[in-house]
Amino acid sequence: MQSDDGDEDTGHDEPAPKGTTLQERVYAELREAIMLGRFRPGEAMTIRGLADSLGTSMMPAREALRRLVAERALDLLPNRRVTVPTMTGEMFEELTEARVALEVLAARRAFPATDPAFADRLEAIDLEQDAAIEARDWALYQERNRAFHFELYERAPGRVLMPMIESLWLQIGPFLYLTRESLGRTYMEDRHKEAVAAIRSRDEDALALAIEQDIRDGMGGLPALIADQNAEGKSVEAVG
Amino acid sequence: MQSDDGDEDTGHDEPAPKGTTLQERVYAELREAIMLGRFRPGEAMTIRGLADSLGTSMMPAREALRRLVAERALDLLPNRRVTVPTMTGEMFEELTEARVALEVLAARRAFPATDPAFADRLEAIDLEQDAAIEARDWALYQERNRAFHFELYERAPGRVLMPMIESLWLQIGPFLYLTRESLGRTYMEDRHKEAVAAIRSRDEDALALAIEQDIRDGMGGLPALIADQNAEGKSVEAVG
DNA sequence: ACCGCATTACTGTGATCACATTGTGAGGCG
DNA sequence: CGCCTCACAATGTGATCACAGTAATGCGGT
Repeated sequence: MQSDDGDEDTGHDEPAPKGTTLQERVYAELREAIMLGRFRPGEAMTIRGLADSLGTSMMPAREALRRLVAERALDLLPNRRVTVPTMTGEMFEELTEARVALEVLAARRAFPATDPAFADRLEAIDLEQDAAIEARDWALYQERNRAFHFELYERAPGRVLMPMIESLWLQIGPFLYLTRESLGRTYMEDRHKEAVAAIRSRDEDALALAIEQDIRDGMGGLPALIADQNAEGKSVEAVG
Repeated sequence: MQSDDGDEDTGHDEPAPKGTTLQERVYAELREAIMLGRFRPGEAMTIRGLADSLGTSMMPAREALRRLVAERALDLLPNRRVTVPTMTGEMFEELTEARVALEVLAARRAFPATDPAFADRLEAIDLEQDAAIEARDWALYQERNRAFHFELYERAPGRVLMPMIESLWLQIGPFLYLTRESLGRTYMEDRHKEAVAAIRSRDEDALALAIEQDIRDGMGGLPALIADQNAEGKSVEAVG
């Protein structure tokens, strides 16, 4: 598990650290895992442990962790310990409001750059999302949902809004895995179709409304699940 | 610890790294300098240079720089070079919209936690700001303006909105120094008084409107100044 | 058997070194 | 005289080591 022979990493399929730094690969991998809910909230992450599990030295793991802390994806306890944030109902509500404020703004800014062709592409993504629901493929469903939103927001140029929105999604990520069982009952795809229709009919306000309601619908059921998880997890991680 | 004479840094007066890490001191110092506009946009910052100027090793400087990059306070060029961001009119407009969206939301969330006593404190800050204008003390003026806003926003609990707002202020910081000469013509203190009045009359919408207009007023004149600075700076930093 | 304390293992922080890449300058060739 | 090329300096990245604080553990005392 050591990097003695150069750029080959053990057990993975990344071809080469060419053009990208090792730290960035670690960061990307961690970021993905966090967004997919691979880590349990409250779980502690150590520099050496992460470095070992990825076959690198401490340095890349260290910088990746600190970067994710700076982006609020991970929590830095006063003990200098880095953990996956534990979500509370209030924080989730705050994240929802922030998402609405920023993503509605991003959608409005993207609106002038949309056209029928783009609406088609968005619709295609939404159809794939519907298919993911049919197939009960939760990971694909999340991925396509993310693609739908970001494809829209990226339509507007600028490097201010997108990083902040990504940070919000990153903060929500660790708790999104709680929605796995409730996949069937989701009805937010309606909002996506409303958004596409709004683009086609050149109605910016309707687009903004669709995005806002999509966010609120999707986030609405989470606090209860968080309460559940906190209640059931109390016996397990009460040690911390 | 062998930087000639131990843990003393050269030329500064920080007493001791007690309770706080060295990296955090470097970060705080850099952050303050950026907010105060001590660095010229486009200026490159090297790890070793920063480390030397602060009398530390590369490591704290390195992590502080990367953290500020993660917070969008500094720019990471594809050359892996860290520079003070160069602002464009479009980006400034984007920052303004993001500020309005987030800070209005923060003000609304803070509103229920406000009372007459808090309004008095806010008014006191605003009076100090007025005094700073009279005294032509630009630095104090900026500091009191920041205090006014953050005092209000911090009234609401939560750890989501504040870091994002701070990041926005950090991104604006490097260009705020352009407003030094135009201090006398500012009229945004009216908005602050409107905000205080809105709190006293328990009018949340009026508070939100006052904050929004305060932001727009304060940011409105900047793009022209940015254009000026770009035009005059072209002969100097055209080398980049 | 339980509680208090000292020892041990572990973690983050800071420093130093080695290397690859990039930027810069001088010198040679057309 | 201008452009290209090569060498040198500087920078970021990654690795390793040393130290300090903290949590976990084992031991002895009551």
